[in-house]
Amino acid sequence: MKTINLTTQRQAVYDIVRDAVDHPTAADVMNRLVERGHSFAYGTVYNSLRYLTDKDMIRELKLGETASRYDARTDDHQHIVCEACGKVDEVTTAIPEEWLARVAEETGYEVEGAHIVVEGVCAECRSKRKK
Amino acid sequence: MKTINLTTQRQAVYDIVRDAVDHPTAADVMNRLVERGHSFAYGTVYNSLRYLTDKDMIRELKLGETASRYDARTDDHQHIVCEACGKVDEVTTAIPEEWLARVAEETGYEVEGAHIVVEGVCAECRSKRKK
DNA sequence: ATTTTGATTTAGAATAAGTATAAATCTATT
DNA sequence: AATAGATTTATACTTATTCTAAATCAAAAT
Repeated sequence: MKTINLTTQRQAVYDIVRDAVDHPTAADVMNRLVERGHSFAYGTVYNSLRYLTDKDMIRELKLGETASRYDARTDDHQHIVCEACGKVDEVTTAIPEEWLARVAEETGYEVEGAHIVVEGVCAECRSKRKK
Repeated sequence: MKTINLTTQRQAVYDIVRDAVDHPTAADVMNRLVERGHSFAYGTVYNSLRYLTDKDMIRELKLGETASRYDARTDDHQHIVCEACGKVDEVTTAIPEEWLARVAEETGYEVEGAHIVVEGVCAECRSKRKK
């Protein structure tokens, strides 16, 4: 029961997220749609992002900023944010199962997964800083 | 250079956070202040929470909800959220340094730390569910 | 004791992100 | 062509938070 109905609007939103090299916010998606000659209502963009998220075609990221970001990679992975320039990169090194098991033991929860936002300074910012 | 100037308002806000058994939002803090007979402006509560956060007397938690939560424990620890009831508990099991080192290696970042939100189902919700 | 200065609080307006709603439009099926 | 169902649009609303200007407070200097 997972029929996917990709309307023009949803397809266009999906294309933006998939073509992005960064992790755009809803507002970013809006702007890029305009750049490509589209003009959808805000509600439509939010609806589309939610629809695509529900269908597991994209992922919604809550990285601690006010606005959600979106990612076309839906496999299990985490993110790292540069404290200096705000850039967001992917982290594919998996969380140790062992750690999750210990958390389950500590808390009495049945652990489903974890969202991790690593903080650090990216290579470029580090080299700039040294000057 | 870390003089701490605890005005009546800041002290009262701090007391609320410190006395809380949960992790209150700014709105929760407002309500509890009123319960204790105070009546501060919203701006004051937000200013106080930021002030206390800056002075490392409390911690601001961004757990993926729209509103920030606050925690009087400032030592390094993580949080686990129940997907069923929304309850938030503390996780003190530390994330392995080894994992952070591997993330640094993968991304080229200098890793400073990580914010982790574990998701799961708490013991109470699990037993309710079984019925 | 009074003035000055700087910090803080207040009330309320402003902003940002996102949701809700109702009418209009589109799409597929009868 | 008519109906039903889903989607889009425009716009109003909500929530969380920040900003602003005026009022108040507190400490230091006169």
